Amino acid sequence: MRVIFMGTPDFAVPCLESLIRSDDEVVAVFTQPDKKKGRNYMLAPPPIKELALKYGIKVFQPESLEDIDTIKLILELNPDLIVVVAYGKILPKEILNIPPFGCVNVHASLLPKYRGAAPIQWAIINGENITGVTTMYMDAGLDTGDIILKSETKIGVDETSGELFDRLSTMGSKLLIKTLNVIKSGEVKRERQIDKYASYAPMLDKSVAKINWKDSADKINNLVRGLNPCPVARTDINGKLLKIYKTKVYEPMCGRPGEVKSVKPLVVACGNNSAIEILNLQLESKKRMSSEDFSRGNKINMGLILG
RNA sequence: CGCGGAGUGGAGCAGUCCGGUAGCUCGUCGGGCUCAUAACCCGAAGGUCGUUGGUUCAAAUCCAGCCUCCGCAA
Repeated sequence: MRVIFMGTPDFAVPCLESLIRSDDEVVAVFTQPDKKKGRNYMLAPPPIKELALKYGIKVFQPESLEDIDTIKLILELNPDLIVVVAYGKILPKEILNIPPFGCVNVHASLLPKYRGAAPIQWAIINGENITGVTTMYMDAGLDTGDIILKSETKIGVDETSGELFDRLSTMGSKLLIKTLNVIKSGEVKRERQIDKYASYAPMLDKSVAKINWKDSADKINNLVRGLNPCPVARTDINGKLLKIYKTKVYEPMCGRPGEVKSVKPLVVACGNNSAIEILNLQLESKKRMSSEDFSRGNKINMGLILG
């Protein structure tokens, strides 16, 4: 089959790799335009673009898919199927209707739960035990299309978003290939999503990254896991930004939320008489380090209030 | 040329403004105390202060360039 692949970040990379290795022909790759990033506003190409170029596949980076020229372009490419993985743009109906075998999406949750941009992080932040990947036929809604296949996995108690991200992206690539085989065999089953079980996983913004020390230690621990490695849970220490990468729920004790109860180990009081141990952190301008190293050079006193 | 911070023995930091003996908390090694210890006491090793050049009698410290790392913002 002639396949057009649309995707942008690292999560989509294993899927494109699998497609390239498969019998199907990737006739073109669509990805987001390069964006200015980092300290000197360097132009950074999306990971998918780099991979595609490595294999000599044509890359297109249109600003808009609504554009008449873009739609024409896709018509000319004459795809049998379009595969979309974390592309970051909505496909208009005109495009959805082009490929005879439809548009297939790989999504990093067990749909209809966690529709949207950040399903992996939100699953961990909410303390889920199980998640997975789903393939579906795309429709005009946001992750609302009919489900083709699902694959489940347990979330480890200490697992971070980054770790789960890696596992799910591999699972997703396998499920994608399986899905294409099912489609080609002509024995596809479509399962309609039940909207009343649906939930949304919106893009993470800065406000969720700020730790609320009145929350329970458990909740904060989930937040820290869910936001590692990006954008990372954060708090304020003596007016400076402190990123917190790894924590562990500590034995209950009473104290003001955010109060440093112990320096070695570094324990902070949370809401509801719970407490949390900070294992790994980073102060602004400094490197990431263990809390042990941190308290060696930075004079932290008991009773200091974070946040 | 988006804004800002940092580079000092193995680790984390102070010292830099106001140039003049390399400091702190740990770690390592040796010794002591102890039934014992990650605890305590004594001692030792280990640094061309990121790099290049400049100013100076004298530079970690002042000036200029370069390299590397990091936070913000997008």
